[in-house]
Amino acid sequence: MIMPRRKKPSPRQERILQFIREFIEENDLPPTVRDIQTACSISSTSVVDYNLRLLQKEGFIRRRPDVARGIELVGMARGHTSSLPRIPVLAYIAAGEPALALDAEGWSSGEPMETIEITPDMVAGRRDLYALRVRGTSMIDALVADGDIVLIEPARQANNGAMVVARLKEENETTLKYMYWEGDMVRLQPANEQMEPIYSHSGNVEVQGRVVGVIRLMR
Amino acid sequence: MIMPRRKKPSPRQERILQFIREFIEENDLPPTVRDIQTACSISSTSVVDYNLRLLQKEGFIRRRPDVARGIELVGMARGHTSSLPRIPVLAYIAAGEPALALDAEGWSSGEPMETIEITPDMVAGRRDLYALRVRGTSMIDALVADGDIVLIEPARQANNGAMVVARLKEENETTLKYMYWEGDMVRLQPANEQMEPIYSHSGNVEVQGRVVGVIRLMR
DNA sequence: CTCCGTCCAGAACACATGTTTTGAGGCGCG
DNA sequence: CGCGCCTCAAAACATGTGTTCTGGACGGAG
Repeated sequence: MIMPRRKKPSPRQERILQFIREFIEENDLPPTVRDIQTACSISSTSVVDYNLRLLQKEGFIRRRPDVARGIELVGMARGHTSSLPRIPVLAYIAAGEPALALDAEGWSSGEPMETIEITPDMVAGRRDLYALRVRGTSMIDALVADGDIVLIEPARQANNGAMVVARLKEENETTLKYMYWEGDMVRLQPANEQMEPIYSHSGNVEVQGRVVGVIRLMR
Repeated sequence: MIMPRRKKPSPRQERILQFIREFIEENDLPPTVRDIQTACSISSTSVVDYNLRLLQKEGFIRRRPDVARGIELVGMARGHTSSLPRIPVLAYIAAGEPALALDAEGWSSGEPMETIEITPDMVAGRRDLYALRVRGTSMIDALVADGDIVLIEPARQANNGAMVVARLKEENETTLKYMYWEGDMVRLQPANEQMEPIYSHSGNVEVQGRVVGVIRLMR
Protein backbone atom coordinates (compact mmCIF):
# COMPACT_ATOMS: atom_id res chain seq x y z
CA MET A 1 0.00 0.00 0.00
CA ILE A 2 1.47 3.29 -1.10
CA MET A 3 0.74 6.19 1.11
CA PRO A 4 0.40 9.50 -0.67
CA ARG A 5 3.28 11.58 0.58
CA ARG A 6 1.97 14.94 1.48
CA LYS A 7 3.59 18.16 2.42
CA LYS A 8 2.93 19.74 5.74
CA PRO A 9 0.42 22.56 5.52
CA SER A 10 1.72 26.11 5.75
CA PRO A 11 0.99 28.05 8.94
CA ARG A 12 -1.87 29.81 7.22
CA GLN A 13 -3.24 26.49 6.05
CA GLU A 14 -2.91 25.05 9.54
CA ARG A 15 -4.94 27.93 10.81
CA ILE A 16 -7.57 27.41 8.15
CA LEU A 17 -7.83 23.73 8.99
CA GLN A 18 -8.14 24.52 12.66
CA PHE A 19 -10.85 27.05 11.99
CA ILE A 20 -12.82 24.61 9.85
CA ARG A 21 -12.69 22.08 12.65
CA GLU A 22 -13.90 24.55 15.23
CA PHE A 23 -16.58 25.91 12.94
CA ILE A 24 -18.04 22.51 12.21
CA GLU A 25 -17.87 21.57 15.86
CA GLU A 26 -19.74 24.71 16.77
CA ASN A 27 -22.26 25.01 13.96
CA ASP A 28 -22.80 21.49 12.66
CA LEU A 29 -22.10 22.68 9.14
CA PRO A 30 -18.99 23.63 7.21
CA PRO A 31 -17.95 27.29 6.86
CA THR A 32 -18.06 29.36 3.69
CA VAL A 33 -15.01 30.70 1.97
CA ARG A 34 -15.83 34.09 3.39
CA ASP A 35 -16.26 32.75 6.90
CA ILE A 36 -12.72 31.48 6.65
CA GLN A 37 -11.57 34.73 5.15
CA THR A 38 -12.70 36.91 8.03
CA ALA A 39 -11.89 34.40 10.74
CA CYS A 40 -8.32 33.99 9.56
CA SER A 41 -7.85 37.63 8.65
CA ILE A 42 -7.25 36.93 4.99
CA SER A 43 -7.57 39.81 2.60
CA SER A 44 -9.35 38.06 -0.22
CA THR A 45 -11.58 35.13 -0.96
CA SER A 46 -9.27 34.13 -3.75
CA VAL A 47 -6.50 33.49 -1.28
CA VAL A 48 -8.78 31.27 0.72
CA ASP A 49 -9.78 29.43 -2.41
CA TYR A 50 -6.15 29.08 -3.40
CA ASN A 51 -5.18 27.55 -0.10
CA LEU A 52 -8.22 25.33 -0.04
CA ARG A 53 -7.17 23.97 -3.41
CA LEU A 54 -3.77 23.13 -2.03
CA LEU A 55 -5.26 21.52 1.05
CA GLN A 56 -7.45 19.45 -1.19
CA LYS A 57 -4.57 18.42 -3.41
CA GLU A 58 -2.65 17.31 -0.35
CA GLY A 59 -5.65 15.34 0.81
CA PHE A 60 -6.53 17.20 3.98
CA ILE A 61 -9.97 18.18 2.79
CA ARG A 62 -12.42 17.39 0.06
CA ARG A 63 -14.42 20.00 -1.79
CA ARG A 64 -17.62 19.68 -3.73
CA PRO A 65 -17.57 22.10 -6.63
CA ASP A 66 -20.38 24.64 -6.87
CA VAL A 67 -21.79 23.60 -3.56
CA ALA A 68 -22.14 26.14 -0.81
CA ARG A 69 -20.10 25.08 2.21
CA GLY A 70 -18.96 22.01 0.32
CA ILE A 71 -15.90 21.50 2.46
CA GLU A 72 -15.31 18.18 4.15
CA LEU A 73 -12.47 17.29 6.47
CA VAL A 74 -10.78 14.10 5.47
CA GLY A 75 -9.42 11.29 7.62
CA MET A 76 -7.36 12.23 10.65
CA ALA A 77 -7.66 15.42 12.52
CA ARG A 78 -11.34 16.03 12.06
CA GLY A 79 -12.42 16.82 15.61
CA HIS A 80 -14.38 13.65 16.21
CA THR A 81 -17.05 13.62 13.58
CA SER A 82 -16.55 9.91 13.14
CA SER A 83 -19.84 8.17 12.82
CA LEU A 84 -19.28 4.84 14.43
CA PRO A 85 -21.96 2.21 14.48
CA ARG A 86 -24.49 2.81 17.18
CA ILE A 87 -26.78 0.11 18.37
CA PRO A 88 -29.77 0.19 20.67
CA VAL A 89 -29.98 -1.53 24.03
CA LEU A 90 -33.50 -2.79 23.82
CA ALA A 91 -34.42 -4.52 27.01
CA TYR A 92 -33.45 -6.75 29.86
CA ILE A 93 -33.10 -10.43 29.26
CA ALA A 94 -33.24 -13.27 31.74
CA ALA A 95 -35.00 -16.54 32.23
CA GLY A 96 -38.64 -15.89 32.86
CA GLU A 97 -38.85 -12.42 31.46
CA PRO A 98 -41.69 -11.65 29.09
CA ALA A 99 -40.73 -11.95 25.45
CA LEU A 100 -39.50 -9.03 23.48
CA ALA A 101 -41.42 -7.98 20.44
CA LEU A 102 -38.74 -8.72 17.92
CA ASP A 103 -39.95 -8.77 14.37
CA ALA A 104 -38.30 -10.33 11.36
CA GLU A 105 -35.94 -7.43 10.99
CA GLY A 106 -34.57 -8.30 14.40
CA TRP A 107 -35.95 -5.19 16.03
CA SER A 108 -37.74 -2.01 15.15
CA SER A 109 -40.54 -2.05 17.62
CA GLY A 110 -40.20 -0.22 20.86
CA GLU A 111 -37.81 2.44 21.93
CA PRO A 112 -34.32 1.48 23.10
CA MET A 113 -33.56 2.07 26.76
CA GLU A 114 -30.25 3.51 25.71
CA THR A 115 -27.83 3.19 22.84
CA ILE A 116 -24.19 2.28 22.73
CA GLU A 117 -21.56 2.95 20.17
CA ILE A 118 -19.11 0.22 19.25
CA THR A 119 -16.03 -0.14 17.15
CA PRO A 120 -16.29 -1.28 13.56
CA ASP A 121 -14.43 -4.47 14.36
CA MET A 122 -17.14 -5.37 16.84
CA VAL A 123 -19.65 -5.16 14.05
CA ALA A 124 -17.39 -7.00 11.62
CA GLY A 125 -19.81 -6.83 8.76
CA ARG A 126 -22.75 -8.00 10.77
CA ARG A 127 -26.02 -6.23 10.17
CA ASP A 128 -28.79 -4.97 12.43
CA LEU A 129 -26.96 -5.63 15.67
CA TYR A 130 -28.75 -4.77 18.85
CA ALA A 131 -28.06 -5.24 22.52
CA LEU A 132 -29.70 -6.56 25.66
CA ARG A 133 -28.87 -6.02 29.27
CA VAL A 134 -28.47 -9.25 31.19
CA ARG A 135 -30.42 -9.82 34.38
CA GLY A 136 -29.49 -12.68 36.61
CA THR A 137 -26.58 -15.06 36.79
CA SER A 138 -27.74 -17.84 34.53
CA MET A 139 -24.73 -17.42 32.26
CA ILE A 140 -22.17 -16.78 34.97
CA ASP A 141 -19.94 -19.65 33.88
CA ALA A 142 -19.77 -18.21 30.39
CA LEU A 143 -18.30 -15.11 31.91
CA VAL A 144 -21.48 -13.16 31.50
CA ALA A 145 -22.47 -11.39 34.69
CA ASP A 146 -25.58 -9.67 35.96
CA GLY A 147 -25.78 -6.25 34.41
CA ASP A 148 -23.61 -7.04 31.43
CA ILE A 149 -24.68 -5.91 27.99
CA VAL A 150 -24.71 -8.56 25.31
CA LEU A 151 -24.49 -7.69 21.64
CA ILE A 152 -26.91 -9.67 19.53
CA GLU A 153 -26.87 -10.47 15.86
CA PRO A 154 -30.35 -11.31 14.62
CA ALA A 155 -30.51 -14.90 13.42
CA ARG A 156 -33.07 -17.62 12.92
CA GLN A 157 -30.71 -20.49 13.49
CA ALA A 158 -27.50 -21.14 15.31
CA ASN A 159 -24.83 -23.76 15.57
CA ASN A 160 -24.98 -26.42 18.22
CA GLY A 161 -23.68 -25.00 21.46
CA ALA A 162 -23.90 -21.37 20.46
CA MET A 163 -24.98 -18.75 22.92
CA VAL A 164 -28.31 -17.47 21.69
CA VAL A 165 -31.36 -15.46 22.53
CA ALA A 166 -34.13 -18.03 22.42
CA ARG A 167 -37.86 -17.58 22.69
CA LEU A 168 -40.19 -20.23 24.02
CA LYS A 169 -43.41 -19.73 22.10
CA GLU A 170 -45.83 -21.37 24.49
CA GLU A 171 -44.43 -19.77 27.58
CA ASN A 172 -43.78 -16.55 25.69
CA GLU A 173 -40.45 -16.16 27.42
CA THR A 174 -37.18 -14.97 26.04
CA THR A 175 -33.95 -16.10 27.57
CA LEU A 176 -30.20 -16.19 27.12
CA LYS A 177 -28.77 -19.70 26.96
CA TYR A 178 -26.48 -22.12 25.21
CA MET A 179 -28.54 -24.07 22.72
CA TYR A 180 -28.10 -27.74 21.82
CA TRP A 181 -30.11 -29.68 19.28
CA GLU A 182 -31.02 -33.13 20.52
CA GLY A 183 -33.14 -34.81 17.89
CA ASP A 184 -36.64 -33.38 18.05
CA MET A 185 -35.85 -31.61 21.28
CA VAL A 186 -33.84 -28.57 22.12
CA ARG A 187 -31.82 -28.16 25.27
CA LEU A 188 -31.35 -24.64 26.53
CA GLN A 189 -28.40 -24.82 28.85
CA PRO A 190 -27.56 -22.14 31.38
CA ALA A 191 -23.90 -21.65 32.10
CA ASN A 192 -24.42 -22.00 35.81
CA GLU A 193 -23.90 -25.23 37.68
CA GLN A 194 -26.73 -24.47 40.03
CA MET A 195 -29.31 -24.12 37.29
CA GLU A 196 -31.07 -26.78 35.31
CA PRO A 197 -31.36 -26.85 31.53
CA ILE A 198 -34.69 -26.35 29.82
CA TYR A 199 -35.91 -29.03 27.44
CA SER A 200 -38.47 -28.18 24.82
CA HIS A 201 -39.79 -29.27 21.44
CA SER A 202 -37.80 -27.72 18.67
CA GLY A 203 -41.09 -26.40 17.32
CA ASN A 204 -41.53 -24.38 20.47
CA VAL A 205 -38.12 -22.78 20.35
CA GLU A 206 -37.43 -19.81 18.20
CA VAL A 207 -33.91 -18.49 17.87
CA GLN A 208 -33.89 -14.73 17.81
CA GLY A 209 -30.23 -13.99 17.73
CA ARG A 210 -26.66 -14.98 18.42
CA VAL A 211 -24.48 -13.37 21.04
CA VAL A 212 -21.48 -11.75 19.40
CA GLY A 213 -20.11 -9.64 22.21
CA VAL A 214 -20.25 -8.73 25.87
CA ILE A 215 -19.76 -5.39 27.57
CA ARG A 216 -19.44 -4.97 31.32
CA LEU A 217 -19.46 -1.80 33.31
CA MET A 218 -18.16 -1.48 36.86
CA ARG A 219 -18.96 1.21 39.31
CA MET B 1 -41.13 22.28 33.39
CA ILE B 2 -43.53 23.19 30.64
CA MET B 3 -43.19 21.23 27.47
CA PRO B 4 -44.05 23.11 24.33
CA ARG B 5 -47.07 21.37 22.90
CA ARG B 6 -46.45 20.77 19.27
CA LYS B 7 -48.55 19.49 16.48
CA LYS B 8 -47.56 16.41 14.62
CA PRO B 9 -45.90 17.18 11.30
CA SER B 10 -47.92 16.66 8.15
CA PRO B 11 -46.97 13.73 5.90
CA ARG B 12 -45.10 16.07 3.64
CA GLN B 13 -43.27 17.53 6.61
CA GLU B 14 -42.44 14.07 7.88
CA ARG B 15 -40.91 13.32 4.52
CA ILE B 16 -38.92 16.53 4.60
CA LEU B 17 -37.60 15.76 8.07
CA GLN B 18 -36.65 12.27 7.01
CA PHE B 19 -34.86 13.57 3.95
CA ILE B 20 -32.92 16.11 5.99
CA ARG B 21 -31.77 13.35 8.30
CA GLU B 22 -30.62 11.15 5.47
CA PHE B 23 -28.95 14.02 3.67
CA ILE B 24 -26.93 15.05 6.68
CA GLU B 25 -26.01 11.46 7.38
CA GLU B 26 -24.78 11.06 3.85
CA ASN B 27 -23.15 14.39 3.15
CA ASP B 28 -22.09 15.75 6.52
CA LEU B 29 -23.85 19.00 5.78
CA PRO B 30 -27.46 20.15 5.68
CA PRO B 31 -29.39 20.26 2.40
CA THR B 32 -30.54 23.36 0.57
CA VAL B 33 -34.14 24.30 0.08
CA ARG B 34 -33.85 23.12 -3.51
CA ASP B 35 -32.30 19.81 -2.49
CA ILE B 36 -35.40 19.22 -0.44
CA GLN B 37 -37.61 20.41 -3.24
CA THR B 38 -36.40 17.90 -5.78
CA ALA B 39 -35.94 15.05 -3.32
CA CYS B 40 -39.49 15.37 -2.03
CA SER B 41 -41.02 16.16 -5.41
CA ILE B 42 -42.24 19.56 -4.37
CA SER B 43 -43.17 21.97 -7.10
CA SER B 44 -41.77 25.14 -5.63
CA THR B 45 -39.11 26.34 -3.26
CA SER B 46 -41.67 28.53 -1.60
CA VAL B 47 -43.57 25.47 -0.48
CA VAL B 48 -40.42 24.07 1.03
CA ASP B 49 -39.76 27.34 2.76
CA TYR B 50 -43.33 27.43 3.98
CA ASN B 51 -43.11 24.00 5.52
CA LEU B 52 -39.70 24.65 6.97
CA ARG B 53 -41.14 27.67 8.73
CA LEU B 54 -43.83 25.52 10.24
CA LEU B 55 -41.34 22.88 11.28
CA GLN B 56 -39.29 25.57 12.90
CA LYS B 57 -42.26 27.05 14.70
CA GLU B 58 -43.10 23.60 16.04
CA GLY B 59 -39.54 23.17 17.21
CA PHE B 60 -38.43 20.30 14.99
CA ILE B 61 -35.68 22.26 13.32
CA ARG B 62 -33.80 25.51 13.70
CA ARG B 63 -32.98 27.79 10.81
CA ARG B 64 -30.36 30.46 10.50
CA PRO B 65 -31.68 33.25 8.32
CA ASP B 66 -29.71 34.15 5.22
CA VAL B 67 -27.32 31.30 5.76
CA ALA B 68 -26.94 28.73 3.04
CA ARG B 69 -27.92 25.31 4.34
CA GLY B 70 -28.69 26.86 7.71
CA ILE B 71 -30.97 24.03 8.77
CA GLU B 72 -30.33 22.22 12.01
CA LEU B 73 -32.23 19.28 13.37
CA VAL B 74 -33.30 19.81 16.92
CA GLY B 75 -33.37 17.36 19.80
CA MET B 76 -34.71 13.91 19.02
CA ALA B 77 -34.38 12.11 15.76
CA ARG B 78 -31.29 13.79 14.40
CA GLY B 79 -29.18 11.10 12.81
CA HIS B 80 -26.71 10.63 15.64
CA THR B 81 -24.21 13.41 15.45
CA SER B 82 -23.04 12.86 19.00
CA SER B 83 -19.32 12.79 19.54
CA LEU B 84 -18.60 10.08 22.05
CA PRO B 85 -15.39 9.63 23.99
CA ARG B 86 -12.74 7.56 22.33
CA ILE B 87 -10.04 5.76 24.26
CA PRO B 88 -6.93 3.94 23.12
CA VAL B 89 -6.26 0.25 23.54
CA LEU B 90 -2.61 0.40 24.48
CA ALA B 91 -1.24 -3.07 24.87
CA TYR B 92 -1.68 -6.61 26.03
CA ILE B 93 -1.63 -7.37 29.70
CA ALA B 94 -0.96 -10.62 31.48
CA ALA B 95 1.22 -12.03 34.18
CA GLY B 96 4.80 -11.98 33.08
CA GLU B 97 4.50 -9.43 30.33
CA PRO B 98 7.04 -6.63 30.19
CA ALA B 99 5.84 -3.45 31.83
CA LEU B 100 4.07 -0.77 29.93
CA ALA B 101 5.61 2.64 29.77
CA LEU B 102 2.89 4.48 31.60
CA ASP B 103 3.83 7.93 32.75
CA ALA B 104 2.20 10.05 35.42
CA GLU B 105 -0.56 11.07 33.06
CA GLY B 106 -1.47 7.42 32.88
CA TRP B 107 -0.42 7.09 29.28
CA SER B 108 0.78 9.18 26.41
CA SER B 109 3.80 7.25 25.28
CA GLY B 110 3.49 4.80 22.48
CA GLU B 111 0.86 4.42 19.84
CA PRO B 112 -2.38 2.63 20.67
CA MET B 113 -2.96 -0.66 18.90
CA GLU B 114 -6.47 0.46 18.25
CA THR B 115 -9.05 2.74 19.76
CA ILE B 116 -12.54 2.12 20.96
CA GLU B 117 -15.43 4.43 21.51
CA ILE B 118 -17.55 4.09 24.59
CA THR B 119 -20.71 5.56 25.98
CA PRO B 120 -20.57 8.54 28.31
CA ASP B 121 -21.95 6.46 31.15
CA MET B 122 -18.97 4.16 30.84
CA VAL B 123 -16.74 7.12 31.38
CA ALA B 124 -18.92 8.49 34.17
CA GLY B 125 -16.75 11.48 34.84
CA ARG B 126 -13.52 9.53 34.91
CA ARG B 127 -10.56 11.05 33.16
CA ASP B 128 -7.80 9.68 30.95
CA LEU B 129 -9.31 6.25 30.58
CA TYR B 130 -7.42 3.78 28.49
CA ALA B 131 -7.78 0.12 27.67
CA LEU B 132 -5.74 -3.07 27.66
CA ARG B 133 -6.34 -6.36 25.95
CA VAL B 134 -6.21 -9.30 28.32
CA ARG B 135 -3.96 -12.22 27.57
CA GLY B 136 -4.37 -15.41 29.52
CA THR B 137 -6.93 -16.74 31.93
CA SER B 138 -5.64 -15.45 35.24
CA MET B 139 -8.84 -13.54 35.89
CA ILE B 140 -11.23 -16.13 34.55
CA ASP B 141 -13.20 -16.34 37.80
CA ALA B 142 -13.81 -12.61 37.70
CA LEU B 143 -15.53 -13.15 34.39
CA VAL B 144 -12.64 -11.72 32.45
CA ALA B 145 -11.63 -13.99 29.59
CA ASP B 146 -8.66 -14.24 27.28
CA GLY B 147 -8.97 -11.58 24.63
CA ASP B 148 -11.26 -9.32 26.60
CA ILE B 149 -10.62 -5.61 26.65
CA VAL B 150 -10.48 -4.01 30.08
CA LEU B 151 -11.08 -0.32 30.59
CA ILE B 152 -8.60 1.23 32.96
CA GLU B 153 -8.81 4.38 35.00
CA PRO B 154 -5.34 5.62 35.92
CA ALA B 155 -4.83 5.53 39.67
CA ARG B 156 -2.01 5.35 42.18
CA GLN B 157 -3.96 3.55 44.84
CA ALA B 158 -6.93 1.28 45.08
CA ASN B 159 -9.25 -0.14 47.68
CA ASN B 160 -8.59 -3.52 49.19
CA GLY B 161 -9.82 -6.20 46.84
CA ALA B 162 -10.10 -4.00 43.79
CA MET B 163 -9.16 -5.27 40.38
CA VAL B 164 -6.11 -3.31 39.34
CA VAL B 165 -3.28 -3.06 36.91
CA ALA B 166 -0.22 -3.53 39.11
CA ARG B 167 3.43 -3.21 38.29
CA LEU B 168 6.17 -5.11 40.10
CA LYS B 169 9.15 -2.79 40.05
CA GLU B 170 11.93 -5.30 40.54
CA GLU B 171 10.61 -7.80 38.07
CA ASN B 172 9.42 -5.00 35.77
CA GLU B 173 6.22 -6.85 35.09
CA THR B 174 2.72 -5.53 34.73
CA THR B 175 -0.25 -7.69 35.51
CA LEU B 176 -3.98 -7.72 36.08
CA LYS B 177 -4.99 -8.93 39.53
CA TYR B 178 -7.10 -8.40 42.58
CA MET B 179 -5.01 -6.51 45.11
CA TYR B 180 -5.09 -6.99 48.87
CA TRP B 181 -3.05 -5.05 51.41
CA GLU B 182 -1.66 -7.30 54.11
CA GLY B 183 0.44 -5.15 56.42
CA ASP B 184 3.74 -4.44 54.71
CA MET B 185 3.00 -6.93 52.01
CA VAL B 186 0.71 -6.91 49.03
CA ARG B 187 -1.10 -9.93 47.74
CA LEU B 188 -1.89 -9.96 44.06
CA GLN B 189 -4.61 -12.49 43.65
CA PRO B 190 -5.56 -14.04 40.34
CA ALA B 191 -9.19 -14.96 39.93
CA ASN B 192 -8.35 -18.46 38.90
CA GLU B 193 -8.32 -21.39 41.32
CA GLN B 194 -5.44 -23.00 39.52
CA MET B 195 -3.14 -20.05 39.95
CA GLU B 196 -1.23 -18.90 42.98
CA PRO B 197 -1.24 -15.37 44.35
CA ILE B 198 1.87 -13.22 44.20
CA TYR B 199 3.22 -11.77 47.44
CA SER B 200 5.46 -8.77 47.36
CA HIS B 201 6.64 -5.85 49.42
CA SER B 202 4.27 -2.95 49.14
CA GLY B 203 7.26 -0.87 48.12
CA ASN B 204 7.71 -3.08 45.10
CA VAL B 205 4.12 -2.80 43.93
CA GLU B 206 2.95 0.17 41.97
CA VAL B 207 -0.73 0.54 41.16
CA GLN B 208 -1.19 1.86 37.68
CA GLY B 209 -4.91 1.78 37.32
CA ARG B 210 -8.29 0.41 38.30
CA VAL B 211 -10.46 -1.72 36.08
CA VAL B 212 -13.73 0.03 35.42
CA GLY B 213 -15.13 -2.01 32.58
CA VAL B 214 -14.82 -5.10 30.41
CA ILE B 215 -15.57 -5.59 26.74
CA ARG B 216 -15.64 -8.98 25.05
CA LEU B 217 -15.80 -9.74 21.39
CA MET B 218 -16.83 -13.10 19.97
CA ARG B 219 -16.14 -14.34 16.54
C1' DC C 1 -72.86 31.83 -0.75
C1' DT C 2 -69.00 34.52 1.22
C1' DC C 3 -65.17 34.88 4.26
C1' DC C 4 -61.08 33.11 6.05
C1' DG C 5 -57.29 30.14 7.22
C1' DT C 6 -54.40 26.45 5.38
C1' DC C 7 -51.56 24.62 1.93
C1' DC C 8 -49.68 24.87 -2.42
C1' DA C 9 -47.67 26.59 -7.34
C1' DG C 10 -45.01 29.57 -10.19
C1' DA C 11 -42.08 33.18 -10.76
C1' DA C 12 -39.23 36.65 -9.49
C1' DC C 13 -36.08 38.86 -6.37
C1' DA C 14 -31.90 39.59 -3.45
C1' DC C 15 -28.02 38.33 -1.63
C1' DA C 16 -24.76 34.52 -0.13
C1' DT C 17 -21.11 32.17 -1.89
C1' DG C 18 -18.04 29.49 -5.12
C1' DT C 19 -14.99 30.70 -9.03
C1' DT C 20 -12.15 33.26 -12.19
C1' DT C 21 -9.32 36.98 -13.86
C1' DT C 22 -5.71 40.14 -13.49
C1' DG C 23 -1.76 41.61 -11.54
C1' DA C 24 1.62 42.44 -7.89
C1' DG C 25 5.52 41.19 -4.71
C1' DG C 26 9.05 37.97 -3.10
C1' DC C 27 12.59 34.49 -3.97
C1' DG C 28 15.78 31.26 -5.90
C1' DC C 29 18.51 30.54 -10.10
C1' DG C 30 21.19 30.93 -14.19
C1' DC D 1 18.96 41.28 -14.81
C1' DG D 2 15.37 38.13 -16.65
C1' DC D 3 12.85 34.09 -15.79
C1' DG D 4 9.86 30.85 -13.48
C1' DC D 5 7.44 29.81 -9.36
C1' DC D 6 4.91 30.36 -5.25
C1' DT D 7 1.88 33.34 -2.52
C1' DC D 8 -1.12 36.87 -2.16
C1' DA D 9 -4.55 41.05 -3.17
C1' DA D 10 -8.48 43.17 -5.32
C1' DA D 11 -12.20 43.02 -8.07
C1' DA D 12 -15.41 41.06 -10.99
C1' DC D 13 -18.20 37.23 -12.34
C1' DA D 14 -21.52 33.31 -12.21
C1' DT D 15 -24.43 30.79 -9.88
C1' DG D 16 -26.12 28.67 -5.67
C1' DT D 17 -29.64 29.53 -2.44
C1' DG D 18 -32.74 31.92 1.00
C1' DT D 19 -36.75 34.84 0.62
C1' DT D 20 -40.80 37.20 -1.06
C1' DC D 21 -44.79 38.27 -4.05
C1' DT D 22 -48.94 36.93 -6.25
C1' DG D 23 -52.43 33.99 -6.77
C1' DG D 24 -55.04 29.54 -6.92
C1' DA D 25 -57.36 25.26 -4.74
C1' DC D 26 -59.68 23.56 -0.90
C1' DG D 27 -62.45 23.13 3.29
C1' DG D 28 -64.81 24.62 7.34
C1' DA D 29 -67.54 28.46 9.86
C1' DG D 30 -70.94 31.89 9.72
